[in-house]
Amino acid sequence: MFLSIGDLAVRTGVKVPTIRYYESRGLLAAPLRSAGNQRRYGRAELERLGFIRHARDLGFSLEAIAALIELQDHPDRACTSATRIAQDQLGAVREKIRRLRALESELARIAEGCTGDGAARDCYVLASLADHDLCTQDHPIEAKSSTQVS
Amino acid sequence: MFLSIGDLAVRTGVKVPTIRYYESRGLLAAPLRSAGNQRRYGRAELERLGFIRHARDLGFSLEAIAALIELQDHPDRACTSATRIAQDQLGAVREKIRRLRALESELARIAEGCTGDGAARDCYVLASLADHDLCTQDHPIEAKSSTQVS
DNA sequence: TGTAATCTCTCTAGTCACTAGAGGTTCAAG
DNA sequence: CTTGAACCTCTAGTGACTAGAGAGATTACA
Repeated sequence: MFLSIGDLAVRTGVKVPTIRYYESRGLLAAPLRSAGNQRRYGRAELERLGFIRHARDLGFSLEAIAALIELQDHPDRACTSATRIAQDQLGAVREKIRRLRALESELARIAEGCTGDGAARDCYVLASLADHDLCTQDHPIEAKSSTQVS
Repeated sequence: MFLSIGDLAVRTGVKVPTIRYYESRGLLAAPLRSAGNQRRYGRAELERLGFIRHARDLGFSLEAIAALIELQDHPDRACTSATRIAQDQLGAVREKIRRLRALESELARIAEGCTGDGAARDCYVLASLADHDLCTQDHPIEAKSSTQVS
Protein backbone atom coordinates (compact mmCIF):
# COMPACT_ATOMS: atom_id res chain seq x y z
CA MET A 1 0.00 0.00 0.00
CA PHE A 2 1.61 3.21 -1.14
CA LEU A 3 -0.64 6.19 -1.03
CA SER A 4 0.06 9.61 -2.45
CA ILE A 5 -0.91 12.57 -0.33
CA GLY A 6 -4.00 12.98 -2.50
CA ASP A 7 -5.06 9.36 -1.92
CA LEU A 8 -4.59 9.84 1.80
CA ALA A 9 -6.67 13.00 1.65
CA VAL A 10 -9.53 11.20 -0.09
CA ARG A 11 -9.43 8.26 2.30
CA THR A 12 -9.42 10.33 5.48
CA GLY A 13 -11.36 13.38 4.38
CA VAL A 14 -8.48 15.64 5.44
CA LYS A 15 -7.40 18.14 2.81
CA VAL A 16 -3.99 17.88 1.22
CA PRO A 17 -2.60 21.18 2.57
CA THR A 18 -3.90 20.25 6.00
CA ILE A 19 -1.95 16.99 5.91
CA ARG A 20 1.21 18.90 5.11
CA TYR A 21 0.34 21.33 7.86
CA TYR A 22 0.00 18.50 10.37
CA GLU A 23 3.38 17.20 9.29
CA SER A 24 4.90 20.64 9.81
CA ARG A 25 3.33 20.77 13.29
CA GLY A 26 4.82 17.40 14.17
CA LEU A 27 1.53 15.49 14.41
CA LEU A 28 2.50 13.29 11.49
CA ALA A 29 6.04 12.06 11.02
CA ALA A 30 7.79 12.91 7.76
CA PRO A 31 6.85 10.06 5.41
CA LEU A 32 8.84 8.20 2.80
CA ARG A 33 9.34 9.99 -0.48
CA SER A 34 9.13 8.80 -4.06
CA ALA A 35 12.11 9.14 -6.38
CA GLY A 36 10.63 12.45 -7.43
CA ASN A 37 10.31 13.69 -3.84
CA GLN A 38 6.60 13.13 -3.42
CA ARG A 39 5.19 11.86 -0.11
CA ARG A 40 4.21 8.20 0.07
CA TYR A 41 2.08 6.88 2.92
CA GLY A 42 1.27 3.44 4.33
CA ARG A 43 -1.30 1.96 6.65
CA ALA A 44 0.22 3.41 9.82
CA GLU A 45 -0.09 6.97 8.59
CA LEU A 46 -3.61 6.30 7.39
CA GLU A 47 -4.60 5.21 10.87
CA ARG A 48 -2.83 8.02 12.60
CA LEU A 49 -4.45 10.61 10.39
CA GLY A 50 -7.83 9.00 11.06
CA PHE A 51 -7.15 9.37 14.75
CA ILE A 52 -6.26 13.03 14.35
CA ARG A 53 -9.30 13.61 12.20
CA HIS A 54 -11.62 12.05 14.71
CA ALA A 55 -10.12 13.98 17.60
CA ARG A 56 -10.35 17.24 15.66
CA ASP A 57 -14.01 16.54 14.91
CA LEU A 58 -14.51 16.24 18.63
CA GLY A 59 -12.91 19.64 19.10
CA PHE A 60 -9.56 18.64 20.58
CA SER A 61 -6.81 21.16 19.96
CA LEU A 62 -3.74 20.08 18.03
CA GLU A 63 -1.80 20.43 21.25
CA ALA A 64 -4.12 18.01 23.03
CA ILE A 65 -3.94 15.63 20.09
CA ALA A 66 -0.16 15.75 20.18
CA ALA A 67 -0.31 14.68 23.83
CA LEU A 68 -2.69 11.84 23.00
CA ILE A 69 -0.43 10.65 20.19
CA GLU A 70 2.57 10.78 22.49
CA LEU A 71 0.64 8.46 24.78
CA GLN A 72 -0.34 6.15 21.94
CA ASP A 73 3.32 5.79 21.11
CA HIS A 74 4.09 4.69 24.66
CA PRO A 75 1.47 2.05 25.47
CA ASP A 76 3.14 1.19 28.78
CA ARG A 77 2.39 4.55 30.35
CA ALA A 78 -0.63 5.12 32.50
CA CYS A 79 -3.53 6.59 30.58
CA THR A 80 -4.37 9.10 33.30
CA SER A 81 -3.49 12.05 31.13
CA ALA A 82 -5.58 10.81 28.21
CA THR A 83 -8.56 10.61 30.51
CA ARG A 84 -7.86 14.07 31.87
CA ILE A 85 -7.55 15.55 28.37
CA ALA A 86 -10.89 14.02 27.39
CA GLN A 87 -12.53 15.24 30.58
CA ASP A 88 -11.14 18.73 30.16
CA GLN A 89 -12.52 18.78 26.65
CA LEU A 90 -15.88 17.58 27.89
CA GLY A 91 -15.90 20.33 30.50
CA ALA A 92 -15.02 22.92 27.87
CA VAL A 93 -17.80 21.70 25.58
CA ARG A 94 -20.35 21.82 28.39
CA GLU A 95 -19.31 25.30 29.37
CA LYS A 96 -19.60 26.40 25.78
CA ILE A 97 -23.07 24.93 25.47
CA ARG A 98 -24.10 26.72 28.65
CA ARG A 99 -22.90 30.05 27.29
CA LEU A 100 -24.41 29.51 23.87
CA ARG A 101 -27.78 28.79 25.40
CA ALA A 102 -27.71 32.15 27.17
CA LEU A 103 -26.83 33.81 23.87
CA GLU A 104 -29.56 31.91 22.13
CA SER A 105 -32.35 33.15 24.34
CA GLU A 106 -31.04 36.70 24.27
CA LEU A 107 -30.74 36.63 20.50
CA ALA A 108 -34.14 35.05 20.08
CA ARG A 109 -35.65 37.82 22.17
CA ILE A 110 -33.88 40.45 20.10
CA ALA A 111 -34.52 38.92 16.69
CA GLU A 112 -38.14 38.11 17.34
CA GLY A 113 -38.88 41.48 18.90
CA CYS A 114 -38.52 43.13 15.52
CA THR A 115 -40.75 42.63 12.53
CA GLY A 116 -38.13 44.10 10.22
CA ASP A 117 -40.56 46.34 8.42
CA GLY A 118 -39.87 49.56 10.29
CA ALA A 119 -37.15 52.17 9.94
CA ALA A 120 -33.76 51.71 11.53
CA ARG A 121 -34.54 54.41 14.10
CA ASP A 122 -37.24 52.24 15.66
CA CYS A 123 -35.48 48.91 15.23
CA TYR A 124 -35.63 46.73 18.28
CA VAL A 125 -32.50 44.86 17.25
CA LEU A 126 -30.46 48.03 17.18
CA ALA A 127 -32.04 49.33 20.36
CA SER A 128 -31.30 46.10 22.17
CA LEU A 129 -27.72 46.13 21.15
CA ALA A 130 -27.32 49.77 22.06
CA ASP A 131 -28.80 49.36 25.52
CA HIS A 132 -27.56 46.51 27.58
CA ASP A 133 -30.25 47.20 30.17
CA LEU A 134 -32.82 45.71 27.83
CA CYS A 135 -31.22 42.33 28.40
CA THR A 136 -33.39 40.03 30.41
CA GLN A 137 -30.43 38.01 31.48
CA ASP A 138 -26.78 38.76 31.50
CA HIS A 139 -24.55 37.12 29.06
CA PRO A 140 -21.00 36.45 29.95
CA ILE A 141 -18.12 38.81 30.04
CA GLU A 142 -15.64 37.34 27.66
CA ALA A 143 -13.77 34.35 28.98
CA LYS A 144 -11.03 32.41 27.27
CA SER A 145 -11.31 28.91 25.89
CA SER A 146 -9.70 27.24 22.95
CA THR A 147 -12.24 24.68 21.89
CA GLN A 148 -13.32 25.29 18.39
CA VAL A 149 -16.55 24.10 16.90
CA SER A 150 -15.82 25.31 13.42
CA MET B 1 -16.55 64.74 29.14
CA PHE B 2 -13.13 63.95 27.77
CA LEU B 3 -12.03 60.41 28.24
CA SER B 4 -8.61 59.00 27.58
CA ILE B 5 -8.43 55.63 25.89
CA GLY B 6 -7.73 54.06 29.27
CA ASP B 7 -10.85 55.65 30.81
CA LEU B 8 -12.89 54.38 27.90
CA ALA B 9 -11.43 50.92 28.37
CA VAL B 10 -12.40 50.89 32.05
CA ARG B 11 -15.91 52.15 31.38
CA THR B 12 -16.69 49.69 28.60
CA GLY B 13 -14.62 46.70 29.64
CA VAL B 14 -12.90 46.69 26.24
CA LYS B 15 -9.12 46.54 26.40
CA VAL B 16 -7.04 49.46 25.21
CA PRO B 17 -5.34 47.66 22.30
CA THR B 18 -8.72 46.32 21.24
CA ILE B 19 -10.12 49.83 21.06
CA ARG B 20 -7.26 50.87 18.80
CA TYR B 21 -7.84 47.73 16.78
CA TYR B 22 -11.51 48.61 16.32
CA GLU B 23 -10.49 52.05 15.14
CA SER B 24 -8.08 50.52 12.63
CA ARG B 25 -10.89 48.26 11.38
CA GLY B 26 -13.16 51.24 10.90
CA LEU B 27 -15.68 50.33 13.61
CA LEU B 28 -14.81 53.42 15.58
CA ALA B 29 -14.11 56.73 13.89
CA ALA B 30 -10.76 58.36 14.54
CA PRO B 31 -11.34 60.48 17.66
CA LEU B 32 -10.12 63.92 18.64
CA ARG B 33 -6.56 64.13 19.83
CA SER B 34 -4.96 66.00 22.72
CA ALA B 35 -2.14 68.48 22.06
CA GLY B 36 0.24 65.58 22.65
CA ASN B 37 -1.52 63.32 20.11
CA GLN B 38 -3.43 61.17 22.57
CA ARG B 39 -6.98 60.02 21.82
CA ARG B 40 -9.83 61.84 23.56
CA TYR B 41 -13.32 60.40 23.58
CA GLY B 42 -16.79 61.75 24.34
CA ARG B 43 -20.21 60.32 25.07
CA ALA B 44 -20.90 59.26 21.48
CA GLU B 45 -17.84 57.04 21.33
CA LEU B 46 -18.66 55.59 24.73
CA GLU B 47 -22.06 54.55 23.49
CA ARG B 48 -20.80 53.19 20.23
CA LEU B 49 -18.17 51.11 21.92
CA GLY B 50 -20.80 49.81 24.31
CA PHE B 51 -22.86 48.77 21.32
CA ILE B 52 -19.89 46.97 19.78
CA ARG B 53 -19.08 45.31 23.07
CA HIS B 54 -22.60 44.07 23.51
CA ALA B 55 -22.80 42.75 19.97
CA ARG B 56 -19.43 41.01 20.33
CA ASP B 57 -20.63 39.37 23.55
CA LEU B 58 -23.53 38.02 21.54
CA GLY B 59 -21.09 36.56 19.04
CA PHE B 60 -21.61 38.92 16.10
CA SER B 61 -18.61 39.18 13.80
CA LEU B 62 -16.95 42.54 13.33
CA GLU B 63 -18.26 42.50 9.79
CA ALA B 64 -21.83 42.07 11.00
CA ILE B 65 -21.30 44.79 13.59
CA ALA B 66 -20.02 47.14 10.91
CA ALA B 67 -23.23 46.56 8.97
CA LEU B 68 -25.33 47.25 12.06
CA ILE B 69 -23.42 50.45 12.76
CA GLU B 70 -23.88 51.55 9.19
CA LEU B 71 -27.60 51.15 9.74
CA GLN B 72 -27.51 53.04 13.03
CA ASP B 73 -25.92 55.93 11.20
CA HIS B 74 -28.81 56.01 8.72
CA PRO B 75 -31.97 55.87 10.84
CA ASP B 76 -34.19 56.44 7.82
CA ARG B 77 -33.34 53.14 6.20
CA ALA B 78 -35.43 50.06 6.66
CA CYS B 79 -34.17 47.80 9.40
CA THR B 80 -34.68 44.64 7.38
CA SER B 81 -31.00 43.89 7.23
CA ALA B 82 -30.52 44.36 10.97
CA THR B 83 -33.23 41.80 11.56
CA ARG B 84 -31.66 39.44 9.07
CA ILE B 85 -28.24 39.76 10.65
CA ALA B 86 -29.70 38.98 14.06
CA GLN B 87 -31.63 36.03 12.71
CA ASP B 88 -28.60 34.67 10.90
CA GLN B 89 -26.67 34.91 14.10
CA LEU B 90 -29.42 33.14 15.99
CA GLY B 91 -29.43 30.38 13.41
CA ALA B 92 -25.66 30.02 13.67
CA VAL B 93 -25.83 29.83 17.45
CA ARG B 94 -28.55 27.18 17.33
CA GLU B 95 -26.59 25.13 14.83
CA LYS B 96 -23.53 25.37 17.02
CA ILE B 97 -25.48 24.23 20.07
CA ARG B 98 -26.82 21.30 18.10
CA ARG B 99 -23.36 20.21 17.09
CA LEU B 100 -21.88 20.74 20.51
CA ARG B 101 -24.54 18.56 22.05
CA ALA B 102 -23.55 15.71 19.75
CA LEU B 103 -19.93 16.22 20.75
CA GLU B 104 -20.91 16.33 24.39
CA SER B 105 -22.57 12.95 24.43
CA GLU B 106 -19.79 11.39 22.40
CA LEU B 107 -17.15 12.87 24.69
CA ALA B 108 -19.05 11.87 27.81
CA ARG B 109 -19.19 8.32 26.54
CA ILE B 110 -15.47 8.34 25.83
CA ALA B 111 -14.35 10.09 28.99
CA GLU B 112 -16.56 8.10 31.31
CA GLY B 113 -15.70 4.79 29.68
CA CYS B 114 -12.20 4.98 31.09
CA THR B 115 -11.24 4.87 34.74
CA GLY B 116 -7.82 6.32 33.94
CA ASP B 117 -5.96 3.77 36.04
CA GLY B 118 -4.92 1.39 33.28
CA ALA B 119 -2.06 1.50 30.83
CA ALA B 120 -2.30 3.49 27.62
CA ARG B 121 -2.57 0.30 25.56
CA ASP B 122 -5.94 -0.49 27.11
CA CYS B 123 -7.20 3.08 27.29
CA TYR B 124 -10.76 3.48 26.13
CA VAL B 125 -10.21 7.14 25.30
CA LEU B 126 -7.41 6.30 22.89
CA ALA B 127 -9.29 3.34 21.46
CA SER B 128 -12.37 5.43 20.85
CA LEU B 129 -10.42 8.08 19.06
CA ALA B 130 -8.55 5.54 16.98
CA ASP B 131 -11.67 3.75 15.88
CA HIS B 132 -14.51 5.82 14.64
CA ASP B 133 -16.76 2.76 14.53
CA LEU B 134 -17.00 2.87 18.30
CA CYS B 135 -19.05 6.04 17.95
CA THR B 136 -22.65 5.55 18.91
CA GLN B 137 -23.68 8.51 16.84
CA ASP B 138 -21.95 10.35 14.12
CA HIS B 139 -20.58 13.74 14.75
CA PRO B 140 -20.40 16.21 11.99
CA ILE B 141 -17.96 16.38 9.17
CA GLU B 142 -16.38 19.76 9.49
CA ALA B 143 -18.57 22.58 8.27
CA LYS B 144 -17.76 26.25 8.12
CA SER B 145 -19.19 28.91 10.40
CA SER B 146 -17.70 32.05 11.75
CA THR B 147 -19.50 32.54 15.01
CA GLN B 148 -17.08 32.58 17.86
CA VAL B 149 -17.98 31.83 21.41
CA SER B 150 -14.58 32.63 22.82
C1' DT C 1 7.66 7.50 -27.02
C1' DG C 2 5.20 11.82 -26.75
C1' DT C 3 2.20 14.72 -24.65
C1' DA C 4 -1.31 16.55 -21.96
C1' DA C 5 -3.75 16.59 -17.74
C1' DT C 6 -3.50 16.16 -13.19
C1' DC C 7 -0.98 15.93 -9.05
C1' DT C 8 2.55 17.31 -6.10
C1' DC C 9 6.42 20.20 -4.42
C1' DT C 10 7.94 24.45 -1.48
C1' DC C 11 7.17 28.91 -0.08
C1' DT C 12 4.75 32.99 1.21
C1' DA C 13 0.89 35.39 2.71
C1' DG C 14 -3.90 35.80 4.20
C1' DT C 15 -7.88 34.73 7.46
C1' DC C 16 -10.28 36.38 12.34
C1' DA C 17 -10.08 39.02 16.38
C1' DC C 18 -7.24 40.08 18.89
C1' DT C 19 -2.61 40.04 22.08
C1' DA C 20 2.24 41.03 23.16
C1' DG C 21 6.18 43.59 22.94
C1' DA C 22 9.68 47.19 21.57
C1' DG C 23 11.00 51.69 21.81
C1' DG C 24 9.62 56.17 22.38
C1' DT C 25 6.39 60.33 24.07
C1' DT C 26 2.93 62.63 27.05
C1' DC C 27 0.37 63.42 31.03
C1' DA C 28 -0.98 64.11 35.94
C1' DA C 29 0.21 63.86 40.75
C1' DG C 30 3.10 65.31 44.28
C1' DC D 1 10.20 69.65 38.28
C1' DT D 2 10.41 65.02 38.64
C1' DT D 3 8.61 60.61 38.50
C1' DG D 4 5.94 56.94 36.95
C1' DA D 5 1.92 55.57 34.77
C1' DA D 6 -0.40 55.89 30.66
C1' DC D 7 -0.11 56.71 25.98
C1' DC D 8 1.80 56.56 21.00
C1' DT D 9 3.05 53.65 16.56
C1' DC D 10 4.68 49.67 14.62
C1' DT D 11 5.58 44.86 13.98
C1' DA D 12 4.87 40.19 14.87
C1' DG D 13 2.51 36.25 16.98
C1' DT D 14 -1.71 33.25 18.09
C1' DG D 15 -4.62 28.66 16.08
C1' DA D 16 -5.75 25.99 12.49
C1' DC D 17 -5.84 26.27 8.58
C1' DT D 18 -6.59 28.21 3.35
C1' DA D 19 -5.09 30.24 -1.05
C1' DG D 20 -1.99 31.03 -4.55
C1' DA D 21 2.46 31.22 -7.26
C1' DG D 22 5.66 28.93 -9.88
C1' DA D 23 7.99 24.77 -10.68
C1' DG D 24 8.57 19.71 -10.99
C1' DA D 25 6.49 14.65 -10.97
C1' DT D 26 3.37 11.22 -12.32
C1' DT D 27 -0.13 8.95 -15.00
C1' DA D 28 -3.22 7.86 -18.86
C1' DC D 29 -3.72 7.45 -23.29
C1' DA D 30 -2.47 7.71 -28.33
